[in-house]
Amino acid sequence: MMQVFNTMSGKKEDFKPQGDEVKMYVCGVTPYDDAHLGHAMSYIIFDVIRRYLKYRGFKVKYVQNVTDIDDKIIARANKLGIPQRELAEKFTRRYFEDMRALNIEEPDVTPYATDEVPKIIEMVRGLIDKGYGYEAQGSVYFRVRKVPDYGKLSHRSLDSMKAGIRIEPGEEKEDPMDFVLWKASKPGEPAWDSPWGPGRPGWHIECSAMSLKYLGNTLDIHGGGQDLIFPHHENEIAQSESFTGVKPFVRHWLHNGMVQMGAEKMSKSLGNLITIKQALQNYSPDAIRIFALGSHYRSPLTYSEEILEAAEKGAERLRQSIRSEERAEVGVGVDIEAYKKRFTDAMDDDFNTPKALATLFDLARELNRLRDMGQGVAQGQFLLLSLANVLGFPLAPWRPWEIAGIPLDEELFAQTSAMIYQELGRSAPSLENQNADSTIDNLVELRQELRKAKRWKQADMVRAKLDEAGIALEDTPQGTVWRRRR
RNA sequence: GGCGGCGUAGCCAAGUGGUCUAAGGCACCGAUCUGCAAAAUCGGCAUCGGCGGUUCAAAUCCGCUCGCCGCCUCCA
Repeated sequence: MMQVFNTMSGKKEDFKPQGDEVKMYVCGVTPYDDAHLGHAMSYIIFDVIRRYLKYRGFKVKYVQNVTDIDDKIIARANKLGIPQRELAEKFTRRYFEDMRALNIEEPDVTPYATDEVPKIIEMVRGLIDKGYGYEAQGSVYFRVRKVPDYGKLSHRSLDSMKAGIRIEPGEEKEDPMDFVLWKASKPGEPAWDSPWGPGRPGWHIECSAMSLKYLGNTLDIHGGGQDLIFPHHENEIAQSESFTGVKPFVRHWLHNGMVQMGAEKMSKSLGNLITIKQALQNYSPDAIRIFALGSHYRSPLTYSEEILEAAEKGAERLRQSIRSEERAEVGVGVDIEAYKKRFTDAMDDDFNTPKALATLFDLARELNRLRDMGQGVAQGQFLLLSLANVLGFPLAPWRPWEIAGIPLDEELFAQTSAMIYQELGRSAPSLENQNADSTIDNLVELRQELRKAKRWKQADMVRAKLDEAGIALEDTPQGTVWRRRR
């Protein structure tokens, strides 16, 4: 039985979805800037949870929204002098590029807030009818005092929150804790017609409306970063349960820890962030995944280059062990069931990815050992690959940089080649119609000749020059192979 | 101030009463392999922030203490 930590109860619980299909909703992005490693962590985690559920035999319907209208988008668009829609579309596109690069599976449904205005208006109206919402000067607010169990997710009471609230001047709320369902628009702002005049959805309502529409009154899993617990998710509960009259809105609340920069949380507002695009320039998707999965998802994770470097080395280790080699011999193989059980036991325990990863590393070592002994390891490699896939690792078996989408620098290798031939006092072959790949192949071949002639110094020079250019050579019984070094 | 969490080897990080003289990754040291390397393999490398309790038994429970972080306002 899978155990899952539920923020609501504060403890691990048996995972019990309502039916065969797990209904999963994860809060998406507000696209006004590039996504950063904090987003990467969160979406990798939920990607893994989704993949694991499927591995465990569940069907999963995964919905993740895009909040393409909100104050931040308007503010940023105004600052840049472009339409809000253009800004949102640009960063939505860039967000999905990042997700693809990180091998995060696409949601089954991606609702956009601006497409769901009718559903949102229907919900706001319903909340007013039931006495939970009230209109004030073109905006509609949610009457928090009317929900006796308000605060149950974040474990705080309305009274304890009273201290330290500030009331924005000009707000028309009955209670300072009331939050906006529908926000009247100022002139010039994007607006939709509504029974209360032109306006736009409040921040929390769109998630309620979309999850309700696409997944029904009760979700099995609702996920997001810990920073969303209050007020966002608390308010979602209040709205949704008040509107549908069905409890619970969510059976299992899952929240991931924050990525920290040094001592502080990485966040857009603090501006202390590394974007996913920046990270991908230096590290492979596998490395970023190891970074995210190397500690438990509920713990905070501190970014540092050292950690990413270490993760990259680890990723390389996994890649190396699944790299194919022709072996006639079949060998005794590994205890597939034992590894599967270790992996499953770890993941069943509230998605203990560090433990699951450790299993993969142990398997990798055993495969390497068997291979060193001359045994065929294809079966074990297949197991490693399939378990790694549950954790979402692309683990491209060879030439991983192709996956990262970073091409080899042809100019650099042309220069390297010329330098080497010059050093050897030979005339360089024509590089017409040569790409970096074949240039390197030629140099490797050249070095082989030199080795055969036992001209070690010269052979080593070739290797050293290639190394400088970022290419590592390995002499194996099957011949010399090269790979891009980071 | 309220709520929540953390402190395990040089670094990252599992483990939450006995199988822990503590998993895994990175780094480092030694060995094997190699023309030399690289990769790989083998071996080495911690007593769990501090103090005091509970217990036959604690990293794991309780108390105190020191240090750190998140949320309470937009945020994955």
